[in-house]
Amino acid sequence: MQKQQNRILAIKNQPHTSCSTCSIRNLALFRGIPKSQLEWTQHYRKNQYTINSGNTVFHQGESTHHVYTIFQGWFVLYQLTSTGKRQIIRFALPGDFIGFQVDNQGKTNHTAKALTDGILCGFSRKKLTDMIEVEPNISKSLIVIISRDINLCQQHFFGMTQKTAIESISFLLLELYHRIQDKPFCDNKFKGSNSIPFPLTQEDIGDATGVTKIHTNRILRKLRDQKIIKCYKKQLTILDEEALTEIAQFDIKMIKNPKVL
Amino acid sequence: MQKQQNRILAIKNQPHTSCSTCSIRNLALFRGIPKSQLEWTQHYRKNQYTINSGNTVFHQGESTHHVYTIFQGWFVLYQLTSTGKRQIIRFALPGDFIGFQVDNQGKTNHTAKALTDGILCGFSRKKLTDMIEVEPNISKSLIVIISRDINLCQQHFFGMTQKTAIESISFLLLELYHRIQDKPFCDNKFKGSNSIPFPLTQEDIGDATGVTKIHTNRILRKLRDQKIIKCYKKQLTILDEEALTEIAQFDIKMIKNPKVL
DNA sequence: ATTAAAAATAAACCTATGTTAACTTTTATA
DNA sequence: TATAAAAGTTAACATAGGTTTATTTTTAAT
Repeated sequence: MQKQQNRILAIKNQPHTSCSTCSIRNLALFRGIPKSQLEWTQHYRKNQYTINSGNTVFHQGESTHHVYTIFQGWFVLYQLTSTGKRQIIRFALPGDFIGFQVDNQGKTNHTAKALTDGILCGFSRKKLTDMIEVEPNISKSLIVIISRDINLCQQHFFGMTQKTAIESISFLLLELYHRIQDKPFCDNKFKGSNSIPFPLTQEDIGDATGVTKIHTNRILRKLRDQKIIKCYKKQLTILDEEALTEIAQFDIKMIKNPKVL
Repeated sequence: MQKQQNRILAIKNQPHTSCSTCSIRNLALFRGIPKSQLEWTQHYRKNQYTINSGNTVFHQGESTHHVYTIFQGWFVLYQLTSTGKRQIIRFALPGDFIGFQVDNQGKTNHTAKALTDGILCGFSRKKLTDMIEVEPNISKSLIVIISRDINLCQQHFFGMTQKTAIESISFLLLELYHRIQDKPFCDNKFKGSNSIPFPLTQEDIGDATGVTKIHTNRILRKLRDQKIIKCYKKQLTILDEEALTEIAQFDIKMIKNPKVL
């Protein structure tokens, strides 16, 4: 992790990576755009930004005129309750689209914070609307992306009411494992292994699953004692995927891009 | 309620209502379509269907080739757990769009059931895709609709982890009240009153909020004893909206159509 | 009008998870 | 390398809401 800088969002003037050679493009908004048109669509991309771990992309209640595709890094989206508790809505990874969801006044209902150093590709919301007018592939891509998010939200919602703490936590671990392992943005040293980089604290896991950090600790210890996972030094290893999948009632179908169109 | 018929989904050959004179059009998919083009878009509508209370539109795990706009009636969307419990994802009302959400194999992850007699406008998924190709207004409408659903899902998710049973249940009651009261499809006898038609059982409320029906009963009695609501004979009356809003931490912004585009 | 099924109500008891309050280990920074 | 802050760990105790079982009321069907 780099030395913490106090800029909330630093503009990186150069060199910008190019959409046409982007390693994660087919995970993201420009998936399905013919190569011949990428130069044109790239003009809609406003800028690339770097952000340091711990800094905030946008705050709950803000009017946002930008939306972002994550190029690099882990981000967390959350709401704060009136009593100061934090509900994590989801973790966002490379290829994910953030900042799009707002209320009927155009204000975000959540905060987005970098959990690691990261890079974001920014678009103005206005230009996104323009693109939808002229490029149906963008509409389709956007519809698929937010449909995936709604499926994930439903799964977590489902977990919350129907699952015990150990089941919810296991589900989250497997979900993140499958969203990262073997993806183009996954560090080579993890490729083909049963490990992923894992910057979450136990409190993060708890806030995402609706469990206190104390109880999260009990659960993780149990999973560790049973030799199902190993989790330390910002790295998660799945030792017994079958057992974890069973506990979590995890089904990979539920987290992949849905075939809505 | 009509006499129960055993047809799962009855095709109503005539007379079909027309999109151009539809009373709920601006709540639904064809919102924002210029009147001049409605005759054209209407050709994409496959059929109108009637359905009787208790019957199922589609089942969890089915491949669905149709999506529907609700023209009339209450519907419930739910998933069943391996242990036979039911998690209600949401209640769908006139103007709402159902059947669109599927997994990566094109199968629904939930069941849709009519809670009252109803009427559905059907579209083939294939034709919906065609419409997106040629009519950006359809894309925009769809994006707004599913964004509204994702906001609602997040609110329920939030409620589930951060709220007590009385808070979640109060939220649900207010949400439904505000989605119905004074809307074009709301029966005239309720217009301007503090009541709405309410076909849900206590078990439905419980399955939507993750509370057992026993505890739901305790909570509703408490709200009744405190003269905050009245709920019987398929009718809900909000006696003290201010108190209920306070308990629910309800904010109408969260359930209105978001300004995503 | 009668009957059967579904929904609502109630009480007693139980448990998963929350709360509080230490203490220990790891990580970041001076 | 020392120091402070953050994260993880543990134990004792508290409670919201679940479970079970039964009874009453309402609704639907004959």
